[in-house]
Amino acid sequence: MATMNIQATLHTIGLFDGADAGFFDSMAAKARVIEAEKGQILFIHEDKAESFYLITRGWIKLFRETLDGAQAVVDILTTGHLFGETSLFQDDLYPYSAEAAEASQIIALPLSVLKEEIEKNPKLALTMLSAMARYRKQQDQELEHRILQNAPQRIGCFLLRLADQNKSGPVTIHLPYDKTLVASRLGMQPETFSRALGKLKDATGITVKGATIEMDSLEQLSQYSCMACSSEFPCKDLKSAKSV
Amino acid sequence: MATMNIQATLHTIGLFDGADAGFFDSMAAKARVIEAEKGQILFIHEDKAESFYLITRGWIKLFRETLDGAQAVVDILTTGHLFGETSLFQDDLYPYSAEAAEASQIIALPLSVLKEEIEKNPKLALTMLSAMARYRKQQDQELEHRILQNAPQRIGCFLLRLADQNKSGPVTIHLPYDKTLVASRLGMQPETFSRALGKLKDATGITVKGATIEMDSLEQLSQYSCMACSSEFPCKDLKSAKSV
DNA sequence: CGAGGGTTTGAAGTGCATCAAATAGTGTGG
DNA sequence: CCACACTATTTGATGCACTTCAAACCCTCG
Repeated sequence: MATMNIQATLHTIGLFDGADAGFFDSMAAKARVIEAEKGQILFIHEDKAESFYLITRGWIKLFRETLDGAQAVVDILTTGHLFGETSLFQDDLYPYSAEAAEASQIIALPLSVLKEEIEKNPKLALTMLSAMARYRKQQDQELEHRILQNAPQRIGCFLLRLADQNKSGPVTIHLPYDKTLVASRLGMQPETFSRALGKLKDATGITVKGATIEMDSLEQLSQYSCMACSSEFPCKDLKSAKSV
Repeated sequence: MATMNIQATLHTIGLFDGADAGFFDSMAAKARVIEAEKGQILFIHEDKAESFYLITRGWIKLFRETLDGAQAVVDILTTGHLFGETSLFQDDLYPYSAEAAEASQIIALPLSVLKEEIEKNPKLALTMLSAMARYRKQQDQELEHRILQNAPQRIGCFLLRLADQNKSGPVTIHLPYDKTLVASRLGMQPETFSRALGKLKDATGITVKGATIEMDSLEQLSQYSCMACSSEFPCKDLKSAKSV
């Protein structure tokens, strides 16, 4: 798909529901498709923000770095997710850095056009508010998990959110990216991840084969992980917070 | 001030800039002043949200609790701060519990009136968006601090945000509430707080006497704490995020 | 003065990080 | 199809930071 239909892609973004045709026109006109190779940096924390991004293929890692070199992974997003759009209300500076975790395709879109549309279209402003609220809830949850859950519990919680939580009976889950990256996403070292996954296996009876994890039912996991969380088990809504 | 002027108080809230007179009227008409004693619970996580709150005196602790009893303090707010207002876009459920950390006075305001106003007044929606974005940045920062800063650094960072960061020369800081509460706010045990404050003293040369902390200049602290943070030293904007 | 909360100090335990090294997996060129 | 190179993952040993449990200390206030 060398020449993808950008307009059609833009119409799939929930955030843009209720925007008018002119908006999609100028958005598409100024859109820029980027083929990013693994490790490519898209922007750096506190860069001046002129674009926001839609992922159309691959995985993008959002992170921050301290003066002394430590790194905190904010999130790892894939196809259909937006990022960088909240800079609109944030001094126009990116609140994190973005790097392609693998070869990826993304579309850069102008923040200016989005800003205009939000200012003149109340519907969009409301949609954006909901999106921000959802994102906020997600962040709250993330913070809580880092504080209250130990390493094995965080892994269990991560797996639960990869699965269809309404399904009962046997479940198979595939890790979406390599274990080192999952570890960083969960705020732990690869070695800790490996050992913690072992503990989780012992504690819940799940089966681990490479990147594939199987269990008789999700309950094994939820009982173990959700114990140390303030939300009750089906917490699916957190995962589906796309395009925020 | 047994009979405070609620309307006047409402006009001081930045979030309401640009709302019309009718809004303030119905807001004030349905407002309810609450005298909360220390330890009083205002609402519980996932309660149905019908009000949001403005603090007019005292300190309010926002927190979540897990099934197994552990507690994560989200924030501790004082006079002039709003809380509970983002439930508007969140299934109408409170995202945390709220408790008076000491005897406090707060005003309960109807979410319904705010919702109506936001839907018909684009200006308010935009203000709310900015507020949410600011809050989000604050949360991002919080998460990062918990991950990348150790206990003494987190205390140093907390002190920096209590001070006027533009001031050079000697500085005196008073802890706003008791040390146990500060500890929980920073996600550590009281014992850890005590020992970490000792380490901070040794490392930076600050002077600690009870709840009073003195130093020759803020630089001593910023050098020590901001090393493990992705933001540069004057990070004042985070503290001033009132009324979000 | 004495009770009770807040604060500090000591001793021991836990969880995760770090450093080091072995092992498993994957893609490459021969 | 095999051997090599390189990376991902696991395992072991050790250290540090924070927690936990216990007890002392301090300060305020009745």
